[in-house]
Amino acid sequence: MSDQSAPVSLEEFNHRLAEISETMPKRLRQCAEFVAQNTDRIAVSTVAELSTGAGVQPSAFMRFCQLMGFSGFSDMQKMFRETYAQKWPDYATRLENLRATGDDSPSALLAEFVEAGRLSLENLATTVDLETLETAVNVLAAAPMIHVVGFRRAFPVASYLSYAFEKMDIAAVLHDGVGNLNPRHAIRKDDVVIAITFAPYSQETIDLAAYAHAQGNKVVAISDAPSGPMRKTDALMLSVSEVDVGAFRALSATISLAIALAVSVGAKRDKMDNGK
Amino acid sequence: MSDQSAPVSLEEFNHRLAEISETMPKRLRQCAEFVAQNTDRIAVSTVAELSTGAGVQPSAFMRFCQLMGFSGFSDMQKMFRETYAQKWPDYATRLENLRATGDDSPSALLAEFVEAGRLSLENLATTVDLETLETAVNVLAAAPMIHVVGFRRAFPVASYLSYAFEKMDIAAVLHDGVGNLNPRHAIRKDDVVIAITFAPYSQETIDLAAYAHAQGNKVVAISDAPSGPMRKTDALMLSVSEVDVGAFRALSATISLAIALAVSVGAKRDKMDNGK
DNA sequence: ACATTAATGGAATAAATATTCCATTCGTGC
DNA sequence: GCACGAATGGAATATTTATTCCATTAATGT
Repeated sequence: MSDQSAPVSLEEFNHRLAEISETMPKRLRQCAEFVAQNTDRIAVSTVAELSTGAGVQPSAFMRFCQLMGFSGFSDMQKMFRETYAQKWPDYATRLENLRATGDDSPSALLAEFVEAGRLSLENLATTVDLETLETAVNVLAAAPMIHVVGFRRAFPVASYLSYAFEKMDIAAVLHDGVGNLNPRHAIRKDDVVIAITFAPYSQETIDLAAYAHAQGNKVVAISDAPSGPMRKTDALMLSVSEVDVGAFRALSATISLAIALAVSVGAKRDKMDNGK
Repeated sequence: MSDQSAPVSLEEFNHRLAEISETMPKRLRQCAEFVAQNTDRIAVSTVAELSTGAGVQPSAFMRFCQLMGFSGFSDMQKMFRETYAQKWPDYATRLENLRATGDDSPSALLAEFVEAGRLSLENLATTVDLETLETAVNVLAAAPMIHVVGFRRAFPVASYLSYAFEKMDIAAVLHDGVGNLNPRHAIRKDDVVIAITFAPYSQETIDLAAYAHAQGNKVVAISDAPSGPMRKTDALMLSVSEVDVGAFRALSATISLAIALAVSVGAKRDKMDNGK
């Protein structure tokens, strides 16, 4: 069975599908049509499900897979699962290789970070939860004061947010932990907290968010997993997954999201001010 | 096993995960962490894949599923497969969608920043002066102490550099201007200063760099134009041009350069330590 | 209308995968 | 240091799912 040309990408798959579906016998064409209409289900369905969906026998569906150039259904499904799970390069081992070959030159490292940043940004564009983002903007635009908190590697993001707010004349304070003063009582009614934290989640950030939540304040969270410890604070969760290079990440996606959030809040406030 | 409360939505799932992951024994917590970080893979993976990903035995992963309230892995996976919707058209079309939502809607702004970030990164890769970068790494690797300074929008970069150095056990201090103490006398013989500043260049940063230069200390500068005021300090000048969105920029390129610099210094030091 | 080839359905088989069970280890309180 | 229960690893088993095979049916050309 000629699998000399098994498609390796969605484009190739679609191309091939269009190409051969013309010349197919009845049942196989049913498969083609159903698949064209339900491409996204392939990754998470069984042959049985798909074949009944297409109104054919499992064996017919198998033949269809083979006509498409795959060795069988599993082979075809593998392609879809891989493209879905968009597997990120494993930079940890890639770095090892660089090191092994002696090429951990600054330029090689820079190239890795640039590439990682590019991937993270692309990923951000396709996975961000627009609804939550919009809600967060509205909530922040209505807040009399915004409190920003983030430590360790989240601190650059927190400080950039503060800078942006300050530049747009928006009342915001950065809880930076200087002098361990923890001015949590500065959080007053209707104020909103933006908490930024990544695994391993820093306790101070979680504590502040929890405190705010307990006081009845809204919390916007920027984190790397939708089910981190912030979940318990009922936060508006904006999750960004960033590609790591070894033990570090370039923060490109996180900072982009943060600045877009800040500028959106600024724009929203302008609109509100002009409106009245 | 009590599946009296099997989550039926991602929301519920995340909530439950955050709730119980605290009180879990070691292996099960590994599962929880891995799942939190890779929620999207559940729908398209097998127990074997996920459990090795989490570094546990399949049986441990099964127990995790049951703790989450499902009768087993298949049950849990079913939930994810049902709520699965293909969310990955390619980057270009997705960006179009984001943009199409209206001018200063959060998503349109996000799209701008993402695109700006990508352009900046691309630009960085082709314009950075590798020779200077290499020299800067050597100089920094040899420094007994590294002083980092950067204010306003350069501050996030400065703080991230400090974080990276600290994580790699490299002696570094962040001159953050707290209390206006300006501990310039902390800069001792052979120490190196990393000064980060963008137009309009902040005076404090320039002053510190000039002071260090006058004392005979080397200066590494990260800036947005090769001919800025840092020129006068004979600094090793790493210039990055970042694409602006309105009055803001995403800092992707600058941060990538900075982290690559820091990690390179770390790698270099490791090599030197092993060498002797 | 017949012979020949292609297409199909369905059940049998093979392979992959989930799940359970139990022996062993680890941690904890006495 | 011992006894107890909880947690864990790993292999044995059950279940699901893919795949093959072949008898049957439909299509095609002469």
